[in-house]
Amino acid sequence: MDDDFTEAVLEVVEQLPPGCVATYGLIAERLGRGGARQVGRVMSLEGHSVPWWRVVRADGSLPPHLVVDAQQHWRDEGTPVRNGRVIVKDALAPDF
DNA sequence: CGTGTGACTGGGC
DNA sequence: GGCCCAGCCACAC
Repeated sequence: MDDDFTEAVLEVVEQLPPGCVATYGLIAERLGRGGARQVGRVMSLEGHSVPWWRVVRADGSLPPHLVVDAQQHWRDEGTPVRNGRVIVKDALAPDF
């Protein structure tokens, strides 16, 4: 991992407690750099090694190809979900 | 160096 | 609730 930004994003995601989530934009603001899209780019590249299902969009949804797998993890961890979307206001990690 | 693109977001209809 | 659009930032061509 040579890029600080990439490392920082993965760090935050790994620290998200089970049953909790964070949004792309929130993570980007916490890092104070780049933007929501940059966080998304990192997830597409290195997200495979972190609990990516705990990172969702501002509206609590996720792209179709990921929602399928994510739903199973959410149900397994007891993450508040409704209609295939996480209830961000309830599942948002305590640190945020 | 200009253009297109994406695991995004907020505002408007 | 949904869809569409403009703004956003880094990266590949």
